[in-house]
Amino acid sequence: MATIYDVAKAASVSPKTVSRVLNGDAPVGPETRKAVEAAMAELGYVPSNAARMMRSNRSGLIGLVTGALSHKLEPMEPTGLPDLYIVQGIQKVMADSGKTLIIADTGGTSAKVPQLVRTFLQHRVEALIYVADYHKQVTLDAGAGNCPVVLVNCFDADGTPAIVPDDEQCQFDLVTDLIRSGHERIAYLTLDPSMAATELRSKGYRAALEAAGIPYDGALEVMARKNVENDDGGLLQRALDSVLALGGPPTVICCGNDEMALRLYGLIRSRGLRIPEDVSVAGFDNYRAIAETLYPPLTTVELPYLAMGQRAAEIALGIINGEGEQLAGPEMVPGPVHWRSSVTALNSVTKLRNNTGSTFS
Amino acid sequence: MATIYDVAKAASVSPKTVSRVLNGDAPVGPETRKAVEAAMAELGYVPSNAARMMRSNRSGLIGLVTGALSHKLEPMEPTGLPDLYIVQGIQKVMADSGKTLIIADTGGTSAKVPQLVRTFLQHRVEALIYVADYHKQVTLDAGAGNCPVVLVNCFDADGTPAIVPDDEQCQFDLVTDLIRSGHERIAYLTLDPSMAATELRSKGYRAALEAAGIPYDGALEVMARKNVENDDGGLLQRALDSVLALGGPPTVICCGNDEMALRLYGLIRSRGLRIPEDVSVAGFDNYRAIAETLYPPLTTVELPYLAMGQRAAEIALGIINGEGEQLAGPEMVPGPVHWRSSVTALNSVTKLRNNTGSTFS
DNA sequence: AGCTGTTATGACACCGATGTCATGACTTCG
DNA sequence: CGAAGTCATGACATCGGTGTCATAACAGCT
Repeated sequence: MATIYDVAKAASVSPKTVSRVLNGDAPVGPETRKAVEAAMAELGYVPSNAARMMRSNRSGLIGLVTGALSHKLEPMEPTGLPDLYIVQGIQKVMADSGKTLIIADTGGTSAKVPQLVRTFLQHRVEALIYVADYHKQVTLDAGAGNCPVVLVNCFDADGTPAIVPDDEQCQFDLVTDLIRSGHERIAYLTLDPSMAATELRSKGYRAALEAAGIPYDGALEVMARKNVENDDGGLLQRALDSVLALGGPPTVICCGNDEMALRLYGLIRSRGLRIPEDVSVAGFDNYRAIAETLYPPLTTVELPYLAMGQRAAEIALGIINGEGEQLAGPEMVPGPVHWRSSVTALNSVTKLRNNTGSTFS
Repeated sequence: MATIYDVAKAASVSPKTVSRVLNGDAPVGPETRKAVEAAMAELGYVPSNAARMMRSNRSGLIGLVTGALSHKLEPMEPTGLPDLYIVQGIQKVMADSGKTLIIADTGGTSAKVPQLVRTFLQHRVEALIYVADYHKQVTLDAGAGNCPVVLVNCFDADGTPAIVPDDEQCQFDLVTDLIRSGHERIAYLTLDPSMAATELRSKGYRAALEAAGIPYDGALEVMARKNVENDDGGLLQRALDSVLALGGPPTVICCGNDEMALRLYGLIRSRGLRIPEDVSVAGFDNYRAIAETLYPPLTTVELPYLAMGQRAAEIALGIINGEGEQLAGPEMVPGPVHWRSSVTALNSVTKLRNNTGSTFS
């Protein structure tokens, strides 16, 4: 590979002059410039980032640690594929600001993380971003030294800058929209309560009921999904049975995610009920492959993964550039409700919904 | 950040001795070693890859160009998310061999590619891997110089090493299995014929029929999906109508992908037909979120994206290490049939199927 | 004792850029 | 016309490691 010295020799100038042509940090005579550029093209010269970094101490690299590339292999992930969208958002912002992403995958176990971080530090990454596969608390014993760290889709106990989805607000918005459409008996089939999101969404669900003056009925909120190997959907079936058997059965059933809604469609129909005429269904995640393909299309909430990734990248860049805006702890990002025909309106207020900011598609 | 000189001073040895402790390339006295290791721990020393690279010319970096991070945003991708699995396979192999991936996303347009490649060359990547979002021909005007290039899920006209899925063999295997199960009237609803995969799979379909001595009936092979913005599924509906209306209607319908099969389930049932009692359905892609969640679970073919990624990484490493095995042009990788209950057997030969190597799940 | 070989260590140059400082030519202004 | 300022360029040191070679101490052998 040609070096700056080769170019200098070919153009009969000093290496420093070639450097000036490259960086434009000092005036260069037009004749000389042309000669240097010709020599660079001739030799196919590409400057070495490593050598540059020796002096400037700026690698132009951002380290990204994620499980996004491995966890999807498991038969059925509980949450869609959020981390990929997050990675996408980060990539976009970083590319725009001239940084290059280096990505390492944890392969599912966090045991590898320290070693991955070490590799990144060797490459002198300017920031380290950790992306979790679903909303949870983590402990990053990275020993990242003075390298800035940003967490995405997770948070820790030390007040590290973090970007998380606003599960509570999302569920609140969805349920509030349902109430505006005339629903009052609203069932909620939840995910595994061990997940941070489950509790937050439950809070949103209750808050929306309370805000509308609808009493909370514990029998309508049922756990219907366990994060265990042999969850064959039996829980969901029993949960459905239990809410349908109530004295006041629900007019709409909210699901912990879209995949659960997909299964629910089958279960509801096998009981001879129609969607949405007999019972409405709402999901969570806006997993489009499901939500838009189902018939009728599924009303669901989108967690703003792409935006979270972008925001995290901006925070990281802000820290690198020493600009203020120091986050301490998690920042919550809300997401839109996607209103589709799996939910029917029980009153005529629907026409007012245009004002709520929800997305129709 | 501490340097090797700081460590040397703290341990009262020469920098070179610290280097020897790091690399183990020459004997070091146990006393000295201990002192050096203590100093490194004390200072939180992490060696600089940039400085290392200056001498060794080995960056330890592999450049990966892909659209994987951006193309998924579009409403409905025609092919699942193959490139992600490919990236995953590459990541795994590279991590195991101590290389670090640097990833750039094309953002959908190939216009950015030259610039991305230039950035990679600046970082002195040891190899460049290009991953396409679906099986197609490409022209990579990268100007990668002497940097080895491997293509995945695509191929070019110049005989660049490439790894592609064996669409023809996959479809052949699927149809052959259907025939073994007693099916003879086999419909095939294809994807857009402009895709490389469509033609290859069609060849596999016909070859399987011919191998079994079943005459080819053009009326059973219908294009049912167009890569256009406003494909609302009307094509699929008309395609289904046309094959069901035939004098000899199909006993099984193959789809161009699993998403198409998902829609087909709805269409078939809205006609009052049962799956698989009245008509069997097979998909393509083994898109598990669909194939395993549908009822009944979908028989489908898995394209070996993960394996393709791994293979591509191995090829790249082989070239880097100067080992032989020089690929010229594409290498095709076959994938397994996943046999599930959306296809019923029309004879009792099924029990023999265990010998075919197909996967049951 | 004298020679050879191994072990343990340091001095020094070098990889490929860029920052600092110096230099010569030329312009501008008092 | 001479001082001061700009423009264009080069010499040289430097970043943080590692390869090469030198050196000293000590072992094993004849």
